[in-house]
Amino acid sequence: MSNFKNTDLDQISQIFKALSNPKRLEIFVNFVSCVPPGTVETTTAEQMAVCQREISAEQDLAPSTVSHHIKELRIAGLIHQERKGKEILISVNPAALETLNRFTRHMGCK
Amino acid sequence: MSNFKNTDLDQISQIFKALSNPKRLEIFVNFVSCVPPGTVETTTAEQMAVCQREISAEQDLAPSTVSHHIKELRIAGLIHQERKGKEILISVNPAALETLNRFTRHMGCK
DNA sequence: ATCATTGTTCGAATAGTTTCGAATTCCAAA
DNA sequence: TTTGGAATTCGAAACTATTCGAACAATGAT
Repeated sequence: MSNFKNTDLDQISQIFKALSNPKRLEIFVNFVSCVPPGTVETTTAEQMAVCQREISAEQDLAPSTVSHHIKELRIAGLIHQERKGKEILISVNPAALETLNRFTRHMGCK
Repeated sequence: MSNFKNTDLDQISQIFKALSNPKRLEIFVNFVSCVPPGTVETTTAEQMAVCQREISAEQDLAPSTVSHHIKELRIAGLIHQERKGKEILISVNPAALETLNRFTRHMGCK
């Protein structure tokens, strides 16, 4: 018997699905590592501007594919996107990280 | 730039893939919650015997489907299976939980 | 106004997932 | 040793994901 409701598990499995693709996981990890440790809540999108063309080159993926992966991360609630001029600024959603943390802590094993 | 090697990310994304299906996630969470908190390392498979027929009934899935999901969890390294008579005993792999924990902690956000 | 840059959307090809039922294997008990 | 319960494997159907290139949209610079 678990402490989780089905809606919780559905949300968590959505997060896991978003991170289940190695390319997408790497993209996300790179977003997170743009942020100084412990400051996700206060870091603005402008402070972590990322050019999708660069990701495209680094990951060896077509721009349209990168766009697709980033959309998946957004749909799962892991990131937020906002336009700033030509570029799209991305910020990590602290609530999603907190959900991940809660789940992992609940899995115990300290 | 992240602290993770590509092999780490591949392993982590495999774990996430295994947990990205709501039914499979629920099956795994139920395995974990069979174990008294903080004792995954010392709990034996015998202490957490689970009948797949029961899971099949609870989750409203065909036995063959449950078998498939459990195999996916095993391939991702999340659980271990061993035969004991007619039944298959399952134990949670502490190393996989530790990998999850390390990743989540690395994602920071307190 | 046109252009170059940046990112999105669309349609299509290919590959992988989920699920089932039927057939099969594995083991213990009769 | 045959039976019966438990789990796996197989083949098939329906669905979902990954990736691309081409066409499109939005923006700032020329």
